[in-house]
Amino acid sequence: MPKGKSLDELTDPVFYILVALVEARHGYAIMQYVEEETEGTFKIGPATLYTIIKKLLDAGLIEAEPDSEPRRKTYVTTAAGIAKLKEEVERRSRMVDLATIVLQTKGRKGQ
Amino acid sequence: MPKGKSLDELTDPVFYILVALVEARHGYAIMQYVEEETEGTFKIGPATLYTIIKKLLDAGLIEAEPDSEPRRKTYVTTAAGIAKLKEEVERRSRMVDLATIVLQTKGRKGQ
DNA sequence: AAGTGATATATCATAAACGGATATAAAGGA
DNA sequence: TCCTTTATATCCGTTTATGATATATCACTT
Repeated sequence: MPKGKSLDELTDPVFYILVALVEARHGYAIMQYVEEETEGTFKIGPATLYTIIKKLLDAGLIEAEPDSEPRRKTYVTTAAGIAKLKEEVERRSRMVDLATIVLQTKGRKGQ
Repeated sequence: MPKGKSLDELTDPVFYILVALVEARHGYAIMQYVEEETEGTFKIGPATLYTIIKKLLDAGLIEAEPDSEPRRKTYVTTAAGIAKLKEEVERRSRMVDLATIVLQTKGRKGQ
């Protein structure tokens, strides 16, 4: 049973890291992955990365995995992490849907 | 020309407040609106609310609007705020799409 | 008329999150 | 040999979030 807090809502960097680790990756590869996937829009630096890795390990949402390369540390999202990520995808979907409806309703005020 | 910083990515409370103010509301009504729309899942307290209102005013994403009730202060999202919100909706949509694809791809690993 | 709960705005002070800069070191190429 | 990239890690200042508290008005009950 993991000890960490519940992490009700995931912040953007936490979200991206969990997504990156759906397939096993080491830290540096996470940074590259996020930068590539967002076309350079979103960058995660080492400070943010390793801080969050620690937190996610503690929360049991990711776990370490053996790696042949000795100077690498590879991680992967756990089952709990996948579940949490799915929850968060739904939460964010609802936010997008709400905003979309509100924005579209605004256009036709007088009905 | 507003002075504030660009606010590249919007945090959750900022997002909700901008959505709430697509239709003119006063501070307290924003709190109620967000709590209702999220079925009590997401709550914005006064500290968060008024801190962000100040920042959004400064950034020109919302503006004050006259209100008949003297003890109320009503705000509304500006054109710039609407534009920013639309940007953010797209950004969040892309995040949701990425995660959805990654999660679904994971299921069928061996093709 | 007094009391109570909801309405309404605002700040304080702390906590949590982020992120640039820096450090260290090994690997690969010119 | 030197430089860039890979790779992990922490320091520490800035930003952001938020519970608690304060103040005041309004609506309703007793």
